[in-house]
Amino acid sequence: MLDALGDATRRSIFESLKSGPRSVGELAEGLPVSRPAVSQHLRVLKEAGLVSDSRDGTRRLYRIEPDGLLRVRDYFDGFWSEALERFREAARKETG
Amino acid sequence: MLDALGDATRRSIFESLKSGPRSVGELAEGLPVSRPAVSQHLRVLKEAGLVSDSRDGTRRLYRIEPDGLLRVRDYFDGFWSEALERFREAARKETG
DNA sequence: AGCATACGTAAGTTACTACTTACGGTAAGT
DNA sequence: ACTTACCGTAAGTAGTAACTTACGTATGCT
Repeated sequence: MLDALGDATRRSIFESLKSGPRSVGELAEGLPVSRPAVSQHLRVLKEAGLVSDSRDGTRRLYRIEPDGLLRVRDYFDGFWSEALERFREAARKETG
Repeated sequence: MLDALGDATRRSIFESLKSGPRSVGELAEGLPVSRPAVSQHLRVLKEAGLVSDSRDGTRRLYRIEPDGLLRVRDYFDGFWSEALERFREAARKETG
């Protein structure tokens, strides 16, 4: 899941979808890579559960999958909770 | 920053640090890679601002950098806020 | 001073992955 | 039915990055 967001181009695509559903062509327009490349990135994002797609005539709309995004957020929230706790422990030991 | 967490081995290291500071050798013990490999990963994490280090005799302790972790969490929090808003908009249009 | 421990760095190799072009397939328009 | 638009997939390539071994360095102990 984080592997999918480890690529800069894929993050750009993902961020573009933040403002709403987009077609593959639209996504490819704002990027310095070819349309097939965008398709491949979208597949990775889809397999990671971060986006979903639906037909719209000849086009194909991609949108952010809320469940996937929530899972990522929860992952880091858990990290944050635990790390913050350790951080406070350390601070408490220092100050006495 | 997310590039740094895009690697599975690096995520393992980062997760190991969740429970507190660890030396390079300790981190390498629980991983299927060599100790120098761990050092290289730690450098990437450090340059990303996700960990910090300090001397401890001949050893070197690495710990999670709260600021970096907070930045990652905020990034996804912003994503979540905006995506959730779009999601509600879409739901409102559907249901009427 | 000499040795051991713990670690970072350099150099080189291998594997992966992001990319391109070419092709095939589906839906809408005329 | 033919054409056009839009997209996914296949195949091949180039660049990168993760890894190993070998080596150099700093700290602590005797």
